Amino acid sequence: MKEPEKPIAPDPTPAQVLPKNFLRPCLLLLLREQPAHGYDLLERLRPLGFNRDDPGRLYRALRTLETDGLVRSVWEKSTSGPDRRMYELTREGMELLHESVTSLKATYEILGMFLSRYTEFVALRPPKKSPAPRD
Amino acid sequence: MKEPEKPIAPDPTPAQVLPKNFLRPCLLLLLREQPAHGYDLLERLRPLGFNRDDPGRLYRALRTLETDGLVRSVWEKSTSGPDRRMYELTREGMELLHESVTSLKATYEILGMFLSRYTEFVALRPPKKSPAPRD
DNA sequence: CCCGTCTAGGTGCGCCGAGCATATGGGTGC
DNA sequence: GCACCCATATGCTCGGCGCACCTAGACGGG
Repeated sequence: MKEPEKPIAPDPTPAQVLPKNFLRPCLLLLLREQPAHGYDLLERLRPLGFNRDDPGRLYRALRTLETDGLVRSVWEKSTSGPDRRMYELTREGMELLHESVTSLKATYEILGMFLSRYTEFVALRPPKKSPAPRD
Repeated sequence: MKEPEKPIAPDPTPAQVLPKNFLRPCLLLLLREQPAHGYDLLERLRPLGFNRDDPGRLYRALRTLETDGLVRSVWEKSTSGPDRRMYELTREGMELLHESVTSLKATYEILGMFLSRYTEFVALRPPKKSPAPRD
């Protein structure tokens, strides 16, 4: 058996697990910072943890945001390349962004509590030959 | 029609959206701190953001953890009340907890970035009669 | 004795987010 | 003509999650 291509080290970053619908607030934030089209958002999403290349998900999320009235879009003719659908935030979108932030702050604090509880515990009990739970 | 009981103010906390499989690492952490049975874990989960009463989910998660070899359980006879299934962590479980923490740290940082980016932006652009996006 | 309540553990089921593959089509350069 | 980039999508499957519901022992009151 021969490995077809080396998929070695597919994620140098430890593959964060993002909150459930994190894409939505991220898009709202990016669009609040600056209106954009999908392909552009795909790039600007990277520093927010979306390293994986999944345009399909992005475009679906944008359409859903639009049917929910949180963003609105217009087609923009392009001389060099395909037309692009430009998105911008609605007032509803801004409001929901604000609510999302409130919610995500709570998430942030819970995560902080989890992490501090973990580090606190391992500080009390350094893993040098602990009572050795046998499996 | 008469309200049977006041369900007023169902969530004083703004209903945080937790990361995808957050229950798993939480259970691993709690069991690392101290072995316990399901019903007990249900209580100890509350400060970690699981305010909603969903025993089914918990027990399912525990069974899954066990089939994955991350915890092990024994039945414990009880004189006062039903028997209880006591869970404790395996070595694999501890290792996976450690990995989960690494991953969740990344999540934590990303969330922090999102939140600081939001607050930074609203600081630059206080919402007093902004250019008024019309819907 | 029956019944409600608390403790403890568990199943069924449908929805929807997430991941992955695949399709379409215009523009540019070889 | 063909490969490649840009740009926008659709199809499909899987699993987490939420909600409802079920079983059963112990205990106390009417």
